[in-house]
Amino acid sequence: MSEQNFETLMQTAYLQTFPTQLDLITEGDPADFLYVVIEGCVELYARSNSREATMGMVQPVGTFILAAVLKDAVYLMSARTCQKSKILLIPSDNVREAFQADASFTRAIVQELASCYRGVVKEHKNLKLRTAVERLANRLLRYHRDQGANGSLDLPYDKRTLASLLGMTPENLSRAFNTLKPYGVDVDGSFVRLNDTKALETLAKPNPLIDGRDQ
Amino acid sequence: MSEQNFETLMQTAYLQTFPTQLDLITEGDPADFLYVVIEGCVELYARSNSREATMGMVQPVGTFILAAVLKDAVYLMSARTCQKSKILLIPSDNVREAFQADASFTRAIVQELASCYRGVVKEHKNLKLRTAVERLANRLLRYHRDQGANGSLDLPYDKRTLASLLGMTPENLSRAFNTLKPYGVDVDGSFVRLNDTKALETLAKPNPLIDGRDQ
DNA sequence: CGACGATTTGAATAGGATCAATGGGAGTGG
DNA sequence: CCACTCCCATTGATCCTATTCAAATCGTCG
Repeated sequence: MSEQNFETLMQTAYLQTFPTQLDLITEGDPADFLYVVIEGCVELYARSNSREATMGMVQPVGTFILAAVLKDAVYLMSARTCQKSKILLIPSDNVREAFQADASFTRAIVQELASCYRGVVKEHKNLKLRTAVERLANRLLRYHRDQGANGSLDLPYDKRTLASLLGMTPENLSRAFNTLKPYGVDVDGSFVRLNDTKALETLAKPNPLIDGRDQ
Repeated sequence: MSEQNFETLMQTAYLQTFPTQLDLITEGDPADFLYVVIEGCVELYARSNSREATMGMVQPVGTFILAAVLKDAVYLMSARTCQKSKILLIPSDNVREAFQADASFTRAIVQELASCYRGVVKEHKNLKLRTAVERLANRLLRYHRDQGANGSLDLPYDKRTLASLLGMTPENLSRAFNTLKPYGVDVDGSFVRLNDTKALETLAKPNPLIDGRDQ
């Protein structure tokens, strides 16, 4: 977008640092701000009845609840930091203003929104088409790839969060790791060694239309 | 959008009628067209390993695979008609062109995309936060509301499709209907009578952030 | 060292899936 | 108009996956 429009927009924004485990937004509230994660990590989650589920994780540089802002609607998800995080808050009104005023910004927003959409669709396919063990296996392969594919990886979140993200209980995640041991998966805390990626891939059957970085 | 831009765009489009159960697109293919359902009904589904899952249903007037078109990427879902359907096909290039050229069109597209996004998020919450019986109960209440809330409703698709949409097997759907019988749910083919919506709502605990028409 | 939370393990249960078999229309052809 | 066939839906039985509840273990931080 134009330098000038960018400056105007940024003057309305707040850059804040939040401690870990702080609630940023609650589902059902009106979308007052667009959030951009600059540093740290944010967990998107949802509640219903008395259950809670992690919907996704946002890492730098990523936005969340863009759709609610554009539609001037209420948030569908809650969000909380899962690390000390630096976050940019842009008032919704100003986002929509810039959206009207600057065609380049519009295009960028649409690309981001389309990417978010495809991300959720992939997550939904993941959940509907795979068992818990398959989801874990594919997730490990993804982290492995994203961290350089050197035979080991670090789990980016604690196991409780990872379990919820994968749609299972912590107990079940623990058992899923045991199930994967014969496929060369050795776990030590948050450090995971993949001793037989071939075997793991045979089990996981990764699919670029679910696990792909983008496209 | 402007009358003129609309005419230009429509001149590139094809309006076609397809028979039922015809495959329109296949996941993984490049997004050559944007699809708009004018009449009939289209099922979005996905495959992986040897499993298949219904991802959503599109009814008039609705679009599908908008995100793939805007990103010039491959389809993440397949689509097939589930009735004889009249469908508008607009070449992706022309959609993107109009998207650049006409600000009103851009806004409309963004609203549609944001709505689709929120739709998938709701579906995802539905699946992660509810049991199969709860999903069925809430779906029945939704159809009931959308069809006038007069104590009965018609299932809009066959039960096999409904089951897949709700993330269960046909057998399990059949049993879920039996589970709901004590809550006043009487099924006769595709006709369903709700004799005790209060009781059904107590069980279903509908949530506007999952089942809401929009917002 | 002690306490707390996170993780793991075990046992029992529940929810759903699978396999097999039966019933029930809708459509077809005689 | 009726018999036949096919596919969908239902039911039963069993198996498997995943959740729940309980307890033990591990690690980390004061």
